Amino acid sequence: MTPAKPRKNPGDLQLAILDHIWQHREATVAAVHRALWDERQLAPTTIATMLTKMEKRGLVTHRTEGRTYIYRALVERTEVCFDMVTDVVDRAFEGRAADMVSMLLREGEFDPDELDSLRSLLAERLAQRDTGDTGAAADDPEGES
Amino acid sequence: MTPAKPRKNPGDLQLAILDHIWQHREATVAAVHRALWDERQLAPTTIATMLTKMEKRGLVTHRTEGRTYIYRALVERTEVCFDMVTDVVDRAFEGRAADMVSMLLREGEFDPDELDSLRSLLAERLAQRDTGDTGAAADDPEGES
DNA sequence: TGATTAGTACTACCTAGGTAGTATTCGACT
DNA sequence: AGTCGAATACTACCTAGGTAGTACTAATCA
Repeated sequence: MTPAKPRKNPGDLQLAILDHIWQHREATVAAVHRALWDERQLAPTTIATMLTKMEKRGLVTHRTEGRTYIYRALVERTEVCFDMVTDVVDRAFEGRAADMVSMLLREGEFDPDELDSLRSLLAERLAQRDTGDTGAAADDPEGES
Repeated sequence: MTPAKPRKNPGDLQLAILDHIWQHREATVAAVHRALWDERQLAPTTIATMLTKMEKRGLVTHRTEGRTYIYRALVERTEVCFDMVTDVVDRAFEGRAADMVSMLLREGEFDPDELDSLRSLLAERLAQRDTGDTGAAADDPEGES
């Protein structure tokens, strides 16, 4: 059969690199290398190679300053995180986000204050449901007419 | 550096195969092949090869009946799903399950009744928090004499 | 009994992430 | 100007998922 749909989600190292770039808006190979040194002792070329692959993949881009590449993300953190979550929801819960939240709520670890904020959030969703408000047009009070 | 920790999570095809086995408790290559035919037209050998790899990986095992292998899962669905979720929580949310639930609650799709049951679940967690009950010893009312 | 068929084994590729060595080049410093 | 170091390019492997062809074997059926 066909070569299986291209998995969009970045791997571990890619995520770690993106994480640094997201935090600093821009980063050089050397900077990423230094930043990741405590976690994993990688050769600088490993970072460079991976950044090249990530650029080919559309995750980052770069500009040149002298002969140094300065990388910048082309994807946003929330976007990538959401994609990863969506992927698991689709693959492990048949697309039912509620099922995943259920599992998390049942088996996950939560601080008391985290539970509180989740309650607020859920209350918001429930309020939207009860008023028929989707929240999508919240900044457009006079939508129709 | 070292060859990067072995990712435990099964791939797409592996999940699809496991799904069938979970549903039927046991399955032959032919059965899985037929079951997946509508979704993806794969050669029977593809299923067989993958099942062999999955067995090597400890996801399934088999017994022999005649010359036919009858596969059985060695991992449970909830276990695998939980691992997949945990993986994303760790990788994308620094281990904070609440952050992922927040994102889901904010951006996910939920049916009204799903929201209700989530509310109940959250209420349970909140109740446990307020009574100091972990839920682990719920069937042992007289815990500390 | 011989041919067909069903089933597994073996082998072979491809892709993508991950890891790193070697080569080349450009800029800076002495 | 010549050397040294930093930075990228190129190449090479390894692993794992995914996909499938070919070979071998055993059961069944005419």
